[in-house]
Amino acid sequence: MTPAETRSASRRILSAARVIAARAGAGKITIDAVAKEAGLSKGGVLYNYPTKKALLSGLLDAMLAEHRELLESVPERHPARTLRGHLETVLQSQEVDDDLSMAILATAASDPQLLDPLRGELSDDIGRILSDTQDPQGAMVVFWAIQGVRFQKLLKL
Amino acid sequence: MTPAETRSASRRILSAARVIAARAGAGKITIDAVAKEAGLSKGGVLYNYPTKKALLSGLLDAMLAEHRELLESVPERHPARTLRGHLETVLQSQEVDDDLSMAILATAASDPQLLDPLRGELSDDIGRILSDTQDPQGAMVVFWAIQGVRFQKLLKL
DNA sequence: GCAGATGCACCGACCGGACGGTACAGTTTT
DNA sequence: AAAACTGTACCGTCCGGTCGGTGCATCTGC
Repeated sequence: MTPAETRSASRRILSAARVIAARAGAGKITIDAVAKEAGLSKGGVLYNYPTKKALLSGLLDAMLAEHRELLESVPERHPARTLRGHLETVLQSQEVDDDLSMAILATAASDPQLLDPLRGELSDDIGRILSDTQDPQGAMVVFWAIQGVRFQKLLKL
Repeated sequence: MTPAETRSASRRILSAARVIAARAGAGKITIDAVAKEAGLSKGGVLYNYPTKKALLSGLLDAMLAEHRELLESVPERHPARTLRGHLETVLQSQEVDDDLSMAILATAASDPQLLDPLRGELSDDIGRILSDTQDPQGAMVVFWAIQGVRFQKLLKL
């Protein structure tokens, strides 16, 4: 493998899927397209992710992991820590966040059930946010507003 | 035409598309499925909407029209009228609103460009909201929160 | 007043391409 | 030698779109 291909193939595949979603829209994620973008063959993609569902759910998993990591980078003792983390990811308009939305879209369109991990993650976050704050209503409004901004960005408004 | 078929075919087609999206997900909107649900043939659907893009954009148009109508049903002199309208549509969890989200999803997945009318509508609404209020920041947070709730409902969280 | 022409709304068989997935023999990497 | 691919060929299905009709209401000419 050349240096550029050092990262494991499965990671390259996932990031290829993200590139395609960002460039051409969520509906254009096909195994062939991903293979081409990732610089390997269709067989290679299917070797790593035996089905397209597996690929999409892998994509979602990876992004949730990244997102979690970002949340954890907020200082331990920060008040309203989780909420703050959400706010920062969306404000900084990070790559992670944009692509995450796209992945959600792609997943939801093909099979809504694949979103289950996201649902779990989200309700955990809400629980954490509520236990962080003394103003639950206010916190929820802010949280929803953050989701709203994500939504807008997702649809490029 | 029998009484049940009194409504014009094109309306029946659009509502069939909504039913399918709500029942099976945005990705399941196919011309065949719509035809079957609407009680006519594929040819009949394509007679009314010559392409699938036309169908989706017709769907979005119709829903935006309904949404606009709901907004206008808020009393003329209500302060923060537009914002109030948005709030009510989402809180009442109206059929219109749920399906609208689904239509957006379907459209975005197939061809993001079809969302242009929505973008226009949305920026008009924002303009109206800002001119209604003396607290622009507060209004925007509320507006975003409303969009956030829509997003959550769309993904069934 | 009625045969034939016209046009609208719709039917449904069919076509072609895209796509997910399989199979498998060969090649490179570890 | 095993693991991790490559490359090619292929299959079955789905789906958007086409196309030659068909029933039917309305108009036209005689």
